[in-house]
Amino acid sequence: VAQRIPTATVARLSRYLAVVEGYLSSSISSEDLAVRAGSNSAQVRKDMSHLGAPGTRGVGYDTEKLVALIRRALGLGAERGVVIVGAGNLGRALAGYPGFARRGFRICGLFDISPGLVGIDIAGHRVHHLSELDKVVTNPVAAIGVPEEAAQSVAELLVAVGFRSILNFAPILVEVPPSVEVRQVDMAMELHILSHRLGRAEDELD
Amino acid sequence: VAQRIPTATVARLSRYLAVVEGYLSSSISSEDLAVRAGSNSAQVRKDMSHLGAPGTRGVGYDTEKLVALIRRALGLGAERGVVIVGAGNLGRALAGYPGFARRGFRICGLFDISPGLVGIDIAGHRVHHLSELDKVVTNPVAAIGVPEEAAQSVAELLVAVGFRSILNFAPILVEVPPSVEVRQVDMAMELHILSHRLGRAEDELD
DNA sequence: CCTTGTGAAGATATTCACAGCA
DNA sequence: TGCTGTGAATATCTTCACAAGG
Repeated sequence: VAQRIPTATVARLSRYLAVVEGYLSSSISSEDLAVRAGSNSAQVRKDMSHLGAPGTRGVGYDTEKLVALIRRALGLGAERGVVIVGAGNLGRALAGYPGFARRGFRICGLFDISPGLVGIDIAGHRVHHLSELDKVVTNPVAAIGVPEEAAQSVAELLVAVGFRSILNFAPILVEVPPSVEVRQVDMAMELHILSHRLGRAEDELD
Repeated sequence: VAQRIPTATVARLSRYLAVVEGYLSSSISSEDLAVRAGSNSAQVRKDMSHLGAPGTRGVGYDTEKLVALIRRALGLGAERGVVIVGAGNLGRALAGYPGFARRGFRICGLFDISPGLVGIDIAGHRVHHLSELDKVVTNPVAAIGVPEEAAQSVAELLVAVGFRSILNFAPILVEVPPSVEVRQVDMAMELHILSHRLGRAEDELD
């Protein structure tokens, strides 16, 4: 009975997947999974109920089935392609991310416009010129790792050639049609949140 | 009446700050701010009420006061230091992030252990050996940009020398005492969320 | 008028607590 | 007995709608 899965659950599924794939036994209890994923058992069970995962009372969840179910819920039928735009430090860091394959992704394109970068190899992938972006075939997710000034035009190009999912690391809000999903990863925002809490701790005077 | 500010609000304050600092007029309406920050006016007004920001009916919020209030709420009294551990691609990308100063942060240390990296300059900052981590003085936030295998021990070192706020880019859950705040930035998780939505869109058959 | 400030309503998310099944 | 599955209780977050103020 796989219905709509709450986004909060989807975010946790990602972590569950990593835990379960690295788990040795053939079944795992909600408590065990929770501890390893930094959650709690009630939460895990609720999430599993959204997944429609079949647990065995007194035992736990079958790890193999769980992996398959989570992968399916995460849209990782076979493997999901990732295109990286920008071959500077950020693009390299992304391309060099070791967990791609393990977590269900495959780099299917690395693009830049700088003549000094096009043609070189990074982490085993040739950098192509951005003008060849439309050659990408599967239905991939794109990661934008270019400087702020270029991010909006890169986003527009991505949309123009058919991308519907964009992960933006540039610290600006890119505008895209509503049919395109964008997720923003903003280091400054994360730092601000931490700083806010530090500030509250420093006060101690509520 | 500055009480506890909801975390969801804090996250948005970060974006509001960027908008308001780049705003030319001396006051800004909730609607205007909302559009620029990718939110909506009701949300903005609720957030402002948590901030205790004094708006003027018929006009909007005084931009100058707003900047000061948001900065204070984000714990950016003067400037908040950031220490970056790891001088590989990720660390370089972090160090090269152009918006640091503009968004209230200052790099106050860049560390690694690799002999090939210690001593070189990155984005105008000398890389120091990790053993000198305890020389850092202010009350900074630390960003972990080292490979997965090293992340846990770096986190422990950070805690040992007194850090209480950590932004972890390594794709593992680091364990720290409850008094230390950790935020996790996990690219795989973001990709999973996007992939999940793509999967649902691909189905069309609910 | 235009826009704030906010109580109330609605939507989401988390936690509790316990019945039910291997 | 041990652990799942889940309704009910709670907490958190967002949106609505409108009174009140410049």
